[in-house]
Amino acid sequence: MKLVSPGEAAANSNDIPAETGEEFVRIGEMAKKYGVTLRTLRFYEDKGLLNPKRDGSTRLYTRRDKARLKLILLGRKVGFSLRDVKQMMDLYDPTGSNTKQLRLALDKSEKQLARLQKQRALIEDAINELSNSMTIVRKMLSERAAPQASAAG
Amino acid sequence: MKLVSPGEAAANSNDIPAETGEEFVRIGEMAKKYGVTLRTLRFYEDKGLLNPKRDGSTRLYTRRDKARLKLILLGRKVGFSLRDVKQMMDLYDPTGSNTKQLRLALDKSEKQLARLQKQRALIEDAINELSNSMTIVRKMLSERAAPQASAAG
DNA sequence: TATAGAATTGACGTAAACGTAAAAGGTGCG
DNA sequence: CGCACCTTTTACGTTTACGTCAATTCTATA
Repeated sequence: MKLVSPGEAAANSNDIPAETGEEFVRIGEMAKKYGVTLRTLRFYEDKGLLNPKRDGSTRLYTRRDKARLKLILLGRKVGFSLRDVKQMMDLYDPTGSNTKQLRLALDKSEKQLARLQKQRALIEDAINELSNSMTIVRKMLSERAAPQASAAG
Repeated sequence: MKLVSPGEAAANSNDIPAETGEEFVRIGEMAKKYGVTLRTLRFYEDKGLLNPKRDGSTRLYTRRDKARLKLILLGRKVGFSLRDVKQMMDLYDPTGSNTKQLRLALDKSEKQLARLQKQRALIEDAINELSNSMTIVRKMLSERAAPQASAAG
């Protein structure tokens, strides 16, 4: 099993496998590549979201892992919990049509979309309330500025 | 010190103090009135946001406490942390102009408003990404529905 | 007086997604 | 050889705003 040394990988970052069909990266590279921490990758693995191979105790990530990580990050971006992401991923079957998986994903997505829209409404509410309060405070301050210019502590 | 019995208070919910200038309510009423739990009120007190009087060990809330609670709830609604709320409230001085308090509140509000707007942007981003994904998934499902109508598990 | 309904303090639990040591093993390089 | 650097596992810490007992006491009412 041949790996890429840190130096090589840094210089040769065009991911074209020379001859072998598998390209492995260790955790440090993986983390850098996707802007996550080592802790995060180990955490995802601990939660069953990733399953890198091992060379002894060293984790080796393949492009399969990369694809999965991308999905995880997309999921997190749109607000899914890791549990949700796992549920959806667990249904993936490379030999099937994955209809079940897609349906679940769609179902969860609809719910998540609703949550997001509700959140947006709440935030807009908050923005309005806050803006109103600010207007009032500004008025109070300007009224208070005229009467007495000193001892404002 | 005369209090209002639960029965009386329930029946006589028009908050007009008969003769005395002070009206006390206990924690249960206070909670019901503002839609919070007992735990919440105790928690706020523990954090120094409320300071009800005591009759022995029983908490007695006055309208001052009610005013403060209203402010707390407004603060939470617009996304301030309890710490922020406390900082602002701690500056309140009934004998002064409260310029300092108002300035702090305005300052914090501006920052909070910025945060809220950023959040809204993030959520809208998420909504868009999610919608796109959903469109794709729907396509995949519809493509997959035609070829084979059976064994979709 | 018995009993139900409030109230008290204390303290651990929760949720999510990691952060942050700590202690130790492996590896390439000069 | 020895140092620097990467990696490993284990496990407690962080954050916020409470929830949820538990054990006890107080009060009102029938």
